[in-house]
Amino acid sequence: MLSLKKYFTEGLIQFTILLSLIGVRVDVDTYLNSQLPPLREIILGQSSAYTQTQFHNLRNTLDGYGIHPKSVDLDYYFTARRLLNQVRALDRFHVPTTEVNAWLVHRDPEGSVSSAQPSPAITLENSSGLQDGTSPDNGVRESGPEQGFGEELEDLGAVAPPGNGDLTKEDIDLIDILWRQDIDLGAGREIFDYSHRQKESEVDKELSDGREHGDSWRNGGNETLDRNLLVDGETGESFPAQVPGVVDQTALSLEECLRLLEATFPFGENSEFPAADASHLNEAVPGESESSAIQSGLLSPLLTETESPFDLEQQWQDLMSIMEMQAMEVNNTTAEILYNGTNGDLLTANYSLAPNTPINQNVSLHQASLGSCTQDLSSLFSSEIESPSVASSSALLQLAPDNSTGLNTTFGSTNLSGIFFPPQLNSTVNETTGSELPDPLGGLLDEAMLDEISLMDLAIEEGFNPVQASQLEEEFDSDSGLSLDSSHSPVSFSSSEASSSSSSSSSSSSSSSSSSFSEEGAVGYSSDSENVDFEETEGAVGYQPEYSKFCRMSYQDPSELRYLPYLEHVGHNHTYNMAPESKEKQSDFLDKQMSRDEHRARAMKIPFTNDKIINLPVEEFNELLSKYQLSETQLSLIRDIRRRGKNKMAAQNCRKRKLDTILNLERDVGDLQRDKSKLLREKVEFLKSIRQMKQKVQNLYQEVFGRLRDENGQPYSPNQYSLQYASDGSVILIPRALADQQARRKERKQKDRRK
DNA sequence: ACAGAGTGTCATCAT
DNA sequence: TCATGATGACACTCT
Repeated sequence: MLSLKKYFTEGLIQFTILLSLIGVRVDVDTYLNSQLPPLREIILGQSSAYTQTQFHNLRNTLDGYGIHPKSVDLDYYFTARRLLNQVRALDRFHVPTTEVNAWLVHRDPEGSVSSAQPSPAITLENSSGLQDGTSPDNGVRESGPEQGFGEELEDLGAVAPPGNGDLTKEDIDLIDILWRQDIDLGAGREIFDYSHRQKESEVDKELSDGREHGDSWRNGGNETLDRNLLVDGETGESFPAQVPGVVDQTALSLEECLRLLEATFPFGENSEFPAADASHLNEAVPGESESSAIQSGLLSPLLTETESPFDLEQQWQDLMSIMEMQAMEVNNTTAEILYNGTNGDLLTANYSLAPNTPINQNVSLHQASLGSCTQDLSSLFSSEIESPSVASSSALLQLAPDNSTGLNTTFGSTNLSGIFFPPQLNSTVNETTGSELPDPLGGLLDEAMLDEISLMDLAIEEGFNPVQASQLEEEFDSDSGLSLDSSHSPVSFSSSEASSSSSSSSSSSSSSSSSSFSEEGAVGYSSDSENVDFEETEGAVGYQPEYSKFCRMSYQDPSELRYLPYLEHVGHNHTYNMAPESKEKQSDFLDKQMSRDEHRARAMKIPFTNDKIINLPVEEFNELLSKYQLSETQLSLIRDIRRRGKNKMAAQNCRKRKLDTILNLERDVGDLQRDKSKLLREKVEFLKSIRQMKQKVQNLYQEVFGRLRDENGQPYSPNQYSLQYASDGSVILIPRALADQQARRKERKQKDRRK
C-alpha cells in the first residue's frame, strides 16, 4: 500500500502537476465518468479515502471545477490499466474546491453573497483568491432555489467546465430517474446536482475529518450539512432545503443547525454515526458477531478434540494465531471499506470516538481538507489509511475487547475442563489417583486453564499482541521504522503532549514557546500563520523544489508553502465565522495538541514538519536541511527536535520492552510455580504408590512365609528364617543369620559404589 | 496533600 | 566520528 501511495502521489500526481504547470489542461472528469460515474456517488455517496488531496486546488478553483478527489476510488489504482487511463485523462484532471465549504459557513453580516469577500483564511485555503471569479457564481447557483432541468444542466455546466462532458447523458438520465423517484419525498432537484453532491461530499469529508480530529467535527459538519437539509415533518426524512440563498442558510444559528442535523441523521440515542455506517462499523469492528464467530468457528474445533492438558500452550497459541488471522482479515475488510466506503466514517469508527463525545461548538471546519500538503495526507494516510498496520492496530484494538468479552463470556459460563478435555480424561485421572489423593491433574488443569486464560486476557488487554502489531507496523511503514508514536496520529494525540505543552510555562527551556504563545495569542491558528511576517523569517527562504516532493501539491506561489508545516495540526481556519472567544478556545485546543518541540519549531519558523525532522532518514534529512538556508539557531533546534523525537520513541520502545520483559517474567514465574506444584503432586503420588507397593509386598511375604512348614509340619520362626529373593527370580528360605550377613555385604557394596 | 503511573527529556554508553 | 538505539535518572503532569 505504501508503494502504491508513493507511486500515486509521487509519480502520477507530480506528473499531473507537471502537465498542468506546463499548461496542459488537466481534468479527471472524463476519467471519472468512465470509471466512476458521478451517479455512483450520488447513489452511494463518497467512495474514496482520498479525502484531502487538494493538489491543483489553485488551478481548478480558478477554473471553477468541482470534482472532488474523494470521488476517486483508490482501488482502481491497483490496476495498470486504470493508471494508464488516468494518465490519459490527465489533461482533464479535476481538483476539489474546498472553498465551497468555506463560504457556505461564512456568515456575511452584509447579507450579501458571502463568498464574494473571501476571508484571509479562505484565501490561504484556496491558494489565493483566484477562485473569486467563480465561486460566488457557483455559490449562488448551487445553493439557489430549485431550478428547472434545463437550468440544472446549465448549473452543472457552470460548476464544471462547459462542454467538458461532466455528466454523460446516461448520468443525466439516471439523475432524472432518481429525481422522479424521490421528488415525491420532497427531495429537490439539486440533491442530484453533482456539484451539490460534491459539496456534500466535502461536508462528509470534513465531517469524517473532524471526527478524526476529535471533537471539532460536529460543529463544522452541522454548519455545512444543515445549510440545505430540512426534515419532512411527517416522514422525518431529510431533504435539501429549498433555501433561496446562501445567506439565508448560513444565517441558521448553531442551535438550529444542530437540531436540523440531529433530525436529519437520527443517529440513535448515543450514536454519532448514521445508520448507514453501522454496517461498516460492524464489518470493520467485529463486535458480537465476530466474537460469536470466534466462539463457534474457532473454539469448537479446538474444543471438540481430545488433547492432553499439556498441549494447552499449543492450543492457546493456535487459538491466538487464528484470532490474529481473523483480526488481519478484519483489517483487510477495514482497509477495503476505507477505500471503497461511502465516506470516511470508518476512520473514526475504527478509532471509536465515544458516542457521547461532547460537541465543541466552537470548532468548525478547521481540520477539513487542508491545503493540499501531503503532510496532511501522510498524517492521515500513512498513519491511518495507507498503512494497514495502523489501521489494523486500531481494528485490533477494537477487536480485542470484543473477543475478550466473547471469550470471557464463553469461558466464564462454561466448565473449562469440560470444554477442553473430555470427561474421560479427568475421570481417568481421578480413578488412578484414588480418592485419598488429591486430583493432581484435575487441579492442575483448572489452575493451568485459568492461568492461561488470564494470560490470554492479559495479552488481549495489552493490545492484542503488540509485538505483531509493531511488526506489522514496521512492515508497512517503511518510511519510518519507528512510527509507534501514536501521538502523531491526528486522531489520538497524546494527552501528554498537551500536558507537556501546557506545562511548558514551568519549564525553563520553554520560554520561547511560551513567548510564542503569547505572540500567537488567541486569534486563531491559520490567521496567525498567515500573519507571520515572511520576510522576517531567518531561514525558510525561497521555495525549494523539494516541496513538490514533500508537499505534493501544485501551489504556484511558493510563499504559500512556507508555513504549511505548521498547519499540520491546524487544518483550515474556518473560524472567521466564529466569535472571538470561540477562536480562543479553538486556538487553545490546537495549541495543546502541539508538542513543545512543535511550538518551538513554529516559533523558529522551521519550514518543515517535526514529523519529517524526526522520521526522515539521515540522508534525506541532511538533504532537506541543505535545501534551506537555515540559521544556526534553526539548525540547532532542528537537530534537537530530531534527537528528542528519536529519543522519545526510543524511550517508548524501551518502556514497552521493559513492560514486556516484566510480563514475560511474570508469566515465567507462574509457569514455574505451576511446574513446581505439578512435580510436587507427582512426587506425592509416587511416594504413595511406592508405599502401597511396599505394603503389598509385605503382605505377600507374610502370606508366603506363614504357609511354609518344616519337616515336622511346624511353621518356621520369623526370627530364625527369612525369605530371600534369588537372582533368578525364585524365592528361597534361608537362615536369618545368613540373610543378615548377605544384607551387610550388600550394604558394603552399595557404600563402596557411592564412594 | 500525597502516591503512583505515564511521559518527556537528558546524559551516557553501546553499536 | 557521527548517527542512532538503549536505558537509567529526573522532572513534570495527571489521576
